[in-house]
Amino acid sequence: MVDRTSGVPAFRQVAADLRDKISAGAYPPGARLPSERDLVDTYGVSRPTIRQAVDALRVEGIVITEHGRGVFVKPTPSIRRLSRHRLSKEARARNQGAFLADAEAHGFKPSSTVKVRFESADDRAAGYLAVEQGEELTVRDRVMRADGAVVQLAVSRLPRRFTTGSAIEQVDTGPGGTYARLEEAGHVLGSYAEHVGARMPTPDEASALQLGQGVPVVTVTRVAYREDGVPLEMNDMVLSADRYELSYEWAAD
Amino acid sequence: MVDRTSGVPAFRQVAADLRDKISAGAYPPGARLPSERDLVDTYGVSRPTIRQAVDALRVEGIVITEHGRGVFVKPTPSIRRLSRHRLSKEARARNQGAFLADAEAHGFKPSSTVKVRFESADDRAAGYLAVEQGEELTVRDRVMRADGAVVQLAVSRLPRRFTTGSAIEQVDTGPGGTYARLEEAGHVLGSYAEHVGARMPTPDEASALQLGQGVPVVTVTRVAYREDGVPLEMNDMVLSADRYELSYEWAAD
DNA sequence: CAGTGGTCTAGACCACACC
DNA sequence: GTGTGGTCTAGACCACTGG
Repeated sequence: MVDRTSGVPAFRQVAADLRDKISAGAYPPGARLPSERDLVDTYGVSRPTIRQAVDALRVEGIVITEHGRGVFVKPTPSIRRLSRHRLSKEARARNQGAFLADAEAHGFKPSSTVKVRFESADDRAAGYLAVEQGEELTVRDRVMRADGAVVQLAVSRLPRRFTTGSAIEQVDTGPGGTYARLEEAGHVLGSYAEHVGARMPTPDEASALQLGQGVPVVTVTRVAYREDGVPLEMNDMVLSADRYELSYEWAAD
Repeated sequence: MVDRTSGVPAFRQVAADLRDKISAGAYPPGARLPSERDLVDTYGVSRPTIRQAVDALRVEGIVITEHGRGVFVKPTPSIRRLSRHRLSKEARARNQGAFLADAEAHGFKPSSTVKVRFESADDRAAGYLAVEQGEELTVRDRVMRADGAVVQLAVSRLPRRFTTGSAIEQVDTGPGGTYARLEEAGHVLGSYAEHVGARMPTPDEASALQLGQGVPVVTVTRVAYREDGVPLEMNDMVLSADRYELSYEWAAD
């Protein structure tokens, strides 16, 4: 039952009580909570109030709701760790690029859909690629799948003057992928930078990545630089935060 | 007006329409949306339905609501970039550790509150620190502020056998911080690893970090290794995703 | 004060899952 | 069918903001 004198909204009291019971183990991962109509009786509030409480737990990512079945404690999914070593030259030599290297290491069956297009550089792209706004870019839109499920969206952008005449402007870039083609054209890779953030997904991303309720996305912008420091490529990646963790290692000093 | 024959729930149609208008610039960042009661007239649905639509935009992080004032398009906050160079020995020599180095670089006034306690290693800590479960750990709980506002929560754990007798078990670790004290005790730092993820905040984190509605947190677990590869410290950090971006750079191959 | 969002009620009907 | 969550209504009162 809720305390109507405390000043704390009823739906928050219900949410807090359910949250406590879940973390205490009264409802273990995968367990079904009592039905919303049962909770109405338990707490003595109306159904919309119960739904408001359940919604709060849903956006926190603690529970998921399944139409016609019930409300369930969200099972903790397994986390796949992506290491920066996925970009080594050795890995490139063996296959078609970073994503396939990861697939091989983890034993899932990769596939991807690619669309190539051209656009002019906006403010942000111009900044990362150190080109003038409006310069023509080659854009590769990729949807990557593991065993059929979409796991990553990636948009790669390169100044078109680095890609004319190469397979980078084709759907299939050939063995070693984009980076191998760049090196063949005399652009030797010198360094990488990755900028990592997180945000809530757009509805499009949520459905494409089959994101669970209350799951943010991790965004990674990778910039590849030539040996002389000239930016060659920027790659905007979007990953499901409950399935991926990014790892970086470096020597002290 | 909503289309009652399309099968798409009314609140989703309203949310999609508002979302489109916002991204088209009809409501620029910071602008106030029409009041919920005006939207009731505009779309011809009840107020709870309008509220459901606004709630959806809120958890997407597109708008914020302010009691008694209105619904506003969320302004895009400035992003602070944290580079891995914040851990260089040079930076340590100058001040009291990683957070203060970052503060100095960005010109804000840092402060932090520290609590020291001891606990036995759980499953996860034992894994990262390569110790037996139950081994005694020194735990430093830090709340970091920039110009008074909480910007980061950090929990640092070290096997206690590396810290007995050192200032690491004191609130004030002295110049150069924990890492400087470890090196003085003969534990020369060899490398770091950071594991980066994201999730929705707990209610405690949301209030401590003064998180906006619909803003996830970025979690970073940093492990510091001795030259011989023995883990010395793990540091669990929680950051507001709309205020921070993490940057990592490395040489190709 | 008027206008705003925040909370809550007591229903109703629908769509989906499972027996 | 029965039970589940999903959606929606037409109100009500409260708490906060700002003139």
